[in-house]
Amino acid sequence: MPSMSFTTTAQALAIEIRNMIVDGQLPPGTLLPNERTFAEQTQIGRSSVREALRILEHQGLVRTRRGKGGGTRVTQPGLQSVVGPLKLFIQSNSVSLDSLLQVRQVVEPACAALAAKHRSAFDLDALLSYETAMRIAHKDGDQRRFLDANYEWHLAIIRASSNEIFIGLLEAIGPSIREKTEFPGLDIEAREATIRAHAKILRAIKEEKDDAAFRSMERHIIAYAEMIVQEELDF
Amino acid sequence: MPSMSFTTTAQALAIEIRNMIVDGQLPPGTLLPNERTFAEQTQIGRSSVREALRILEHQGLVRTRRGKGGGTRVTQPGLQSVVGPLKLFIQSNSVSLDSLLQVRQVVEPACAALAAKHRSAFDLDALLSYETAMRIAHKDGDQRRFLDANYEWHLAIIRASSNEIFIGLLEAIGPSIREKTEFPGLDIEAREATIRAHAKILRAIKEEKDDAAFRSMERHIIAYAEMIVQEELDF
DNA sequence: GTCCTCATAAGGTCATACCCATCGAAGGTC
DNA sequence: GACCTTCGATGGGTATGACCTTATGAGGAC
Repeated sequence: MPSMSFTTTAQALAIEIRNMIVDGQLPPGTLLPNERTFAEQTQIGRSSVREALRILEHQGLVRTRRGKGGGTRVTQPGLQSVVGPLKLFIQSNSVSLDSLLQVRQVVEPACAALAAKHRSAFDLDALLSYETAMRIAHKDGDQRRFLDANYEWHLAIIRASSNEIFIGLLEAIGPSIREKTEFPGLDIEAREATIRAHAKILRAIKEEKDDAAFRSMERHIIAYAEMIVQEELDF
Repeated sequence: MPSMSFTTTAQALAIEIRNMIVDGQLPPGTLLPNERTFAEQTQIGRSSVREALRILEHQGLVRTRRGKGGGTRVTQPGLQSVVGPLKLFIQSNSVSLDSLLQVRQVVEPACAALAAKHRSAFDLDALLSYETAMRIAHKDGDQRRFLDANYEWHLAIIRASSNEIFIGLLEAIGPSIREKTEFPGLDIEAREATIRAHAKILRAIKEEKDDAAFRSMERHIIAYAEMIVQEELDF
C-alpha cells in the first residue's frame, strides 16, 4: 500500500499473481477467490483488484465469468494473446509490405521442410481438402473462394510444422499480407501455376522429402512475390 | 446503461477508441480529455473509462501520466507490446527448446543475409564493438561477459536486418534460449570457434556478400545447436 | 422426470470522497 | 536579478459502498 515506487498497486498485484501462475502455484483451472473476498484478504480496494484481474485477463492468464458459479479462473495464454498484439503492431506501425514478405519468404519454406518431417495424417487431410477446394473454385472461376482456400492451404502448411511460434507469426502477418496484396486477384495462368506448385509441394511433404519441400515452397513464394511487385507497377 | 450484448462497456469503449486511433483520427501525441470529463462526456462512469484506458495502455496504444500536465495521450505501440506477450506465451506454454532453436535456425541466417544488404555504418560499429568485447572477455576468461557479448552480437545482427518482425521475434525468444542452454557454458575450444565464426560472418556482411553471410551464419547456428544437444547428453 | 421459477452468488457499473504526483507560478532569500 | 522554496491547481490512483445485471443451481409445480 505505501510508496509504490513507480508501479501502481494494481500492477504490483497483477505481477504477483502472474508470477504465482508461471511458477506453477495456481495451475490452470484454479479458481481465484471472488473479487470482494480477494480485496478483503489482501487489504486492497476492490477497484484495484479488478484492475489487476483485467490486466491478467488481457494477458490471457485468467478468464472471468459472471454470475453464480462464475468467478475468475486461471488459464493458459493461447496463441491469440500474441497474435492480437502483433497484428496491432503491424497495423499501427505500418510495417512495410517488404518486411512482411521477407518473413513469409523465410518462414514458409522452413515450415514446409518441417512439415515433411512431422506431418500427421490429419495435416495431410487438411492440405488435401484445401487443395481440392482450390481446384473447384478455379473451375468455377470463383476468385474469392480460390484465395480463401489458398490462404488456408498455406496456413495448414505452417500448422503441419507443429511449431507454435511460426504458427502464431504467420497467423498474425497473413491477414496483413492478404489485405495488401489481393487487390487485383490472379489471372488464370497464375492460378494454374499456383495449383501446380501446391501439388508439387504437397507431394514432397507426403513423401517426407524435406529438402524438396523446402525448395519448392521457396520457389513458389518467390514467384508469388515477384508477381505482386509486377502488378504494383501497373498502377 | 445499454444492452452491452456480451462485451462490457469498458471493452466497447476501448474498442471504439482503438478504432479511432488506428483509423488515424487521434494520431499519436493526441491528449485525451481527463478521466472525469471523459466520463461525463460519454455518460459512462469513471471506473469504466479507466478500465478502457487500462486496456489501451496495456496494448501500448496510450500512455498515461499522473499529475499536472499529465493525462492520457495516444502513442504508437512499440515492439515491447508484442515481445512481452510472446515471452509470456513461450514461458507458460513451455514451448519446447526445439521449437525455439528451429526459429533461430531459420531466422538468423536470413537476417545475416538481409544485414549484408542493408547494414548501416552504425550497425557495423555495434557489431565490431561486441566482437572485441567477446575477444577481451575470452582473453580474461570471463564466461559471463563472453556470453553477454555473444548474445548482443547476435541481436545486433538481427537489428541490422532492419526487419522489425524479426527483431521482435528474436528479442522475445532470445532470453528463453539463453535461459535453457547456458547452464554449462562453453569450453575454450568452443569459444574460439565462436569467435572465428563471428569474424567470418561479419566479414561477409561488411563486403555485402549476402549469400556468404547466410551460409556462414547457418553453419554457425547449427554447430551451436549440435553442441547444445551434445552437452545435454552429459547429464 | 421435466420444466419453470426464483433465490443467490458472482461480476459490472456508478458516485463520491480522498490520496498523492507533478508542474508551474508566486514569493522569499542571498 | 538569480536561485531556491513553497504552495496551489490539475489530474491520475485508491478506497468504499450501493446498486444493476447475469448465470446457475436448487426446489417446487406439473
